[in-house]
Amino acid sequence: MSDSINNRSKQILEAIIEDYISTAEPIGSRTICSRHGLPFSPATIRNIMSDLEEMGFLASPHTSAGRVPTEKAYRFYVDSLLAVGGVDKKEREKIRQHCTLTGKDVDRMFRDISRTLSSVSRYMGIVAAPSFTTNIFRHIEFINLGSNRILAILVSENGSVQNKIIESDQSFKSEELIRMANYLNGLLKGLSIAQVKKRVIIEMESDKSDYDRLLAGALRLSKQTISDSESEIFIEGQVNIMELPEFTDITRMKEIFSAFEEKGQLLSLLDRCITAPGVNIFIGSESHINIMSGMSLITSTFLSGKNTLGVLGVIGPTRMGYGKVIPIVDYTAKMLGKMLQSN
Amino acid sequence: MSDSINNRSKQILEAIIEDYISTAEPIGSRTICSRHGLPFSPATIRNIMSDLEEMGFLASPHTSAGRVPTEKAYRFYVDSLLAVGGVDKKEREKIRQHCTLTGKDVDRMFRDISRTLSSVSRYMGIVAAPSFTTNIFRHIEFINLGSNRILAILVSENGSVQNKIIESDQSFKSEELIRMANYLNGLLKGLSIAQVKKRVIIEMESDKSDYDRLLAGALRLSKQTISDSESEIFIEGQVNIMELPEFTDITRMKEIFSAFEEKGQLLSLLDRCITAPGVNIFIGSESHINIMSGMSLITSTFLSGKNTLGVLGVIGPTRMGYGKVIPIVDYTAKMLGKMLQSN
DNA sequence: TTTGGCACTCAAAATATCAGAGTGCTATTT
DNA sequence: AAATAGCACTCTGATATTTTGAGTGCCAAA
Repeated sequence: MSDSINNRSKQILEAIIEDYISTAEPIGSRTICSRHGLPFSPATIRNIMSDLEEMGFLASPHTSAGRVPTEKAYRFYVDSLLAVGGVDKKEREKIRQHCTLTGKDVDRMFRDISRTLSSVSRYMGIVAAPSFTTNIFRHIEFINLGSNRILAILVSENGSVQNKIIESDQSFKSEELIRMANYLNGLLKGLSIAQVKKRVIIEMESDKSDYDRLLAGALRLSKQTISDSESEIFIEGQVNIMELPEFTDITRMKEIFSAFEEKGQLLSLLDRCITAPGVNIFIGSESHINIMSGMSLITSTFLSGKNTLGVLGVIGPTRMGYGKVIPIVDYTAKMLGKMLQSN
Repeated sequence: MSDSINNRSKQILEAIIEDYISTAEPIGSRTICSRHGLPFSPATIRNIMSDLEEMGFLASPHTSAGRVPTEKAYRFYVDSLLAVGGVDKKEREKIRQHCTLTGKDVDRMFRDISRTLSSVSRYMGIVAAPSFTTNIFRHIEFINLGSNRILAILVSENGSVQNKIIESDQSFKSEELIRMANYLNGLLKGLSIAQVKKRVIIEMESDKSDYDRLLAGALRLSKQTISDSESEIFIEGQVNIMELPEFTDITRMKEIFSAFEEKGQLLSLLDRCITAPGVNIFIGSESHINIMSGMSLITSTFLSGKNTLGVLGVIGPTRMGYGKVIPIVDYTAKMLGKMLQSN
């Protein structure tokens, strides 16, 4: 038996993976023989399976169960075997429908998209815009709430709005706040948030701010406004994964849900994705996050023009329907990008 | 045996309920006798339990299991038996800590509170601000996003911000948008959102708007901005209820989670609460929502000054620790109200 | 090299057994 | 008359046992 994977082995491996994806049950030689019209007898298939196991593509839960694909197998599958399909019409329609901003805010749209991803894929949808920093500053606004509290509203080029209530040690009149905002809007317009941060610091250190109380105040407020605020992750469709047979174990379930309530680990993973353009696939332990063992993540960055704005994707079991999900994620990211660009 | 509930029966009923709350297991006559120092023999207790069952306070899952409190029993318990305690110091501290607006937006605070409620009660926390309509208008602002899209930002008296992207059939210059906002701010300041709605309609029907393009446009935009947007419900700590023995059944679990993803039914229930001031308790089917069977909801409205702003509460199993949770909900609502008032 | 046959394995399902917690009833005590 | 001890009976949940069947590995034949 040759060490390289020959054509026949590939066929069989593919058959096993696909069967396992749809049934979640270990596949035996007979089953495979009957379900797919392969021209080999069960005995032959057994031999091949034995080889595949040796090569690390298959594993057997125990001696007399069928075999189950390993992570290596899935990896091989998505890299070499899988023919990624398109997204079918109904689903495209549905995705497009939810990629609209009219009548909602950006956050709401992200949540909608996440929900759509989950309902189309039947797994969990995820949308994150972790680094607000690449966003372009458009507008800042201060509103007096009384008792030294100021509501700061920060609008970025793509229409997303962040607001934050800040406590100021000195009080400003409403007109003063307007003038401060005007000043900042002139100063910062068109800069990325990252640049804004730098610029604010530079201005604060300049002489001007020593003389002008308002100017100094404005800079101080803007600094507080811009300071990192936790980025949101929208995870939707958690119920979907409760239906999967691999998660019947309630403690496992709980672990996963806890991790998703935390979001921290997930965020770091998504941050890694944001630097890699296009579609990314993490199979099981490839994500190096132990909570993700047994689960796969398919992501894609979405852009507004040339700026990477965030990451979206689908989380499911390792035996997920890659062929269907990959194009869904890809398509959704592109639609969302198109949407965001057109402001 | 008298038909009214005598003192002895009360004692025993209380003991059973409290035992069941902490163990979730049917209580037998012997258990109750040993665990609490009641001066009756098991046989006596059996007789009494039999009576209590007849009266509808207890039920037996089957002949040789112990007995379980019915909804009627819980209702009687919270109405007549329960001595509501206070909130202990650590928890008060924790709640107070999260009742702060500094550095976050109102939504974020609501989510924080919900999370706090869940972590303090060990059940699920819920916060909803269903009718934005009682809020007081403070400020509106339009920002041009290009290609006839306008970002509308609506700020209400308590500092909550709603933003919405609206599509306009005619395009406005940025200065025009500012003038429009100024006009509206003058016109609407201090009105409740409900009043704002009426006022806008009246103004639209007046002659003025026929002559002034901007004025008419402003009214049109404001109408779109104010149009009801889905109100958010923040439900946190869903993992907590996965730990409870009554929800080991995965299908039940799934039902509940689906219902909470939907939020619709829950919202209508909370809407009902908002009219009733103070603490409300719904035990099991009392909420008339079938998904809530086996679950109880404790809510309290929270106010900003005199205006009811929303509802918060805790969702748990019917056998929840009412004595602990009720004061928690009460205290949290009051703290939140205090917080919101002080702008 | 492929295939049919066969003994062997192992988990999951079905069945049987058992212990224990609980009840209801009756007779007895207070 | 109310409270209690005693006792037979019931039912579930836990544990042990058996059965079943899908699957493997290997050998010998095609």
